[in-house]
Amino acid sequence: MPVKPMTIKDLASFLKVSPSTVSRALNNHPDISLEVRQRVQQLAAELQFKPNSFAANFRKKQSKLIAVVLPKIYRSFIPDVIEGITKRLSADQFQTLVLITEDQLANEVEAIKQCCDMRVDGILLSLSNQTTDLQHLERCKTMGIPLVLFDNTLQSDAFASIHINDAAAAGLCADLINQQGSRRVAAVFGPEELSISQNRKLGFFSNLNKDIEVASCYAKDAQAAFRFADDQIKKHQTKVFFGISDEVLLGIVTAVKEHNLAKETLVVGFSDGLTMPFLHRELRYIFHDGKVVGTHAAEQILKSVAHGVNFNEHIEIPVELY
Amino acid sequence: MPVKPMTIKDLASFLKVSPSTVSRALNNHPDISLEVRQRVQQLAAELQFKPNSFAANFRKKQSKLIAVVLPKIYRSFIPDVIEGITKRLSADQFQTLVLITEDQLANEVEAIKQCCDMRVDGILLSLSNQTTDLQHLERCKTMGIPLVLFDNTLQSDAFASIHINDAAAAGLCADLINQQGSRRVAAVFGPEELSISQNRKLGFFSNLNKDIEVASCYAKDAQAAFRFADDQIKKHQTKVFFGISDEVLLGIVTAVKEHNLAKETLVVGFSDGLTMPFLHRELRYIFHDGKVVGTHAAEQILKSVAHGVNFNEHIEIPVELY
DNA sequence: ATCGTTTGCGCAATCGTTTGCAGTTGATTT
DNA sequence: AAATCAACTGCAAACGATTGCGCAAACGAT
Repeated sequence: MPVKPMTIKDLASFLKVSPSTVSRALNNHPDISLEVRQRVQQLAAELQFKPNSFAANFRKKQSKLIAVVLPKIYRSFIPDVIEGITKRLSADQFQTLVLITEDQLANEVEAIKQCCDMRVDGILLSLSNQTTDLQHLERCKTMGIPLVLFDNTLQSDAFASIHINDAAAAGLCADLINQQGSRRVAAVFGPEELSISQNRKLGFFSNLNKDIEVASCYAKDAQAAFRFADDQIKKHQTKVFFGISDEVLLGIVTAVKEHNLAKETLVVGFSDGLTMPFLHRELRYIFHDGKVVGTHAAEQILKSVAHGVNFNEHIEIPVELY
Repeated sequence: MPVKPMTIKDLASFLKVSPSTVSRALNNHPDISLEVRQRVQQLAAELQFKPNSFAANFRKKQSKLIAVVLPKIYRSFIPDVIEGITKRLSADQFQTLVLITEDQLANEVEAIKQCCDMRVDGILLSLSNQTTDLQHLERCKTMGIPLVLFDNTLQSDAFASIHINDAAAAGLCADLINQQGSRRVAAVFGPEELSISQNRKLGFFSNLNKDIEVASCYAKDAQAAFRFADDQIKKHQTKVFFGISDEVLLGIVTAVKEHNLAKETLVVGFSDGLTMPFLHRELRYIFHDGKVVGTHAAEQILKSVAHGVNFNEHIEIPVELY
């Protein structure tokens, strides 16, 4: 039998002050004398009293909720992103809502609508790979809900975006390959429609020596990457591989190992630094640190929420090759 | 410049009816004639109008929020659990809040407190491995917030719990090992304090032939499991391994492969069926399906929320050996 | 024509906190 | 001593949707 919860009024009548005083005291309003403030706060602490957040939210028109909308909780990177976000947000007493779009534009549209309807204070969005424009985000603007794009984004002058310096990072990989001296490389990229893939591909090719022969493919899982790598090894004895994600690196490394070429092969790519470097100690990789990306994203949305505006900065987090 | 949002009153005065009628119409209250109901709903749809959820929540004392409190977003299993939960919850217009405890009891206590303070409608909790009793959940009971334990739980007659039939599943693994005929097995279990580990260990040993020699250890990451497995192979030429999670299976399989014993070794354990079976095609595993666990957990909390009570059922989801 | 019943809608209170404004007190200034 | 001022505190009106209750019209039965 749940007991009817205490209210500010109860506290007020017990302390022989008015509800407004209690409210202000709890919010550390300077109008209230230190003495009263402490008396109120102490009793509140003793009774574990917390003002009804429904009423407070209603009155203050804020939910203390940030929504994270993303295609899928992939095995690598995304878990860390979420952890980074929740950790940073909770430091400012914000809570994290997770909505998953399964890479369907329709779900993304619906998710954004939901966020607006429930009046979250801000939105962190990683686009589905079906998304080609941002018009479904108009509603956020008209409702004044700040939004920050992260990871998979589209350039926009209306919203901020956060990701690592993908092009530069991929460039570092290319540099390493140049330096290694082989005349042939096999590269596995991601879906063309993803901004991330594009940037990495661009950065990769812009740095790669033009006289290196490149076989490339697109794959999104280990299986596909494995088949490609296996094929390349058989046909061309390829000894240098580039992989855009942990998923495809897994396929590549597996193929390399099956051919017993681990020692003599260079595999380089983007990894979250957990499974893959363990699996293949020789792996060279760009450490794609989800926690950092998540933290920055949270930081940015908090800034926007605090100021009630969308800054349209495009932040590139520098990363290194390990 | 965000525009001031419409209210039920605006809609009402435009339609020349009272606010109460609009409210009832939008909620499909039978008191309102079909004709009026449709007129209201149609206009609302056209204007994309949705009643202010702050006010509605306040009045109805419900947040439409379910909190998921868990130690960490591990690479395997947990992502699927979250997806399962969000998907099932969103079907009933509930949203999912994620709070991470980092396996710290203090964080768990704080998280539960937050959930109560913000008046979520229900809580799904996977315990930290520091948690040995459930007294910090008292607050939920007194506030009437239903709570369901999942994955890592403690037996309790106050709350429901959801997990796979760990003991039986581990028993299946033992059966397989018996059948294989080897006289020696190396087993990697999880932390003793986790209910999951305990159950799996119990189930494993209760089915395993008593004349099989067992070397066992506790490990929580691939590195530690690798060292153990490597050592066992060197010392005893062990050809049968049991691993309690994807993390440790990774270590075991890596060791086995390094010794070139993939073909002649039996590795069996619990996996989410993604990375590990790809990495080691001969792997025999209990498919630890996060999506199913998540869905059941969501189902259960929804039931509790609907009835406003904690059912203290302890659900075991049956799984198979692949 | 009269008297219940239903059907459909509006009135007004309510949820609990916040906050603009006004009032009280005592201290300081003129 | 009157006036000014600062420092606190309380009053009461929001915020916007929901809902118990009451009332009128419409209906059917006697």
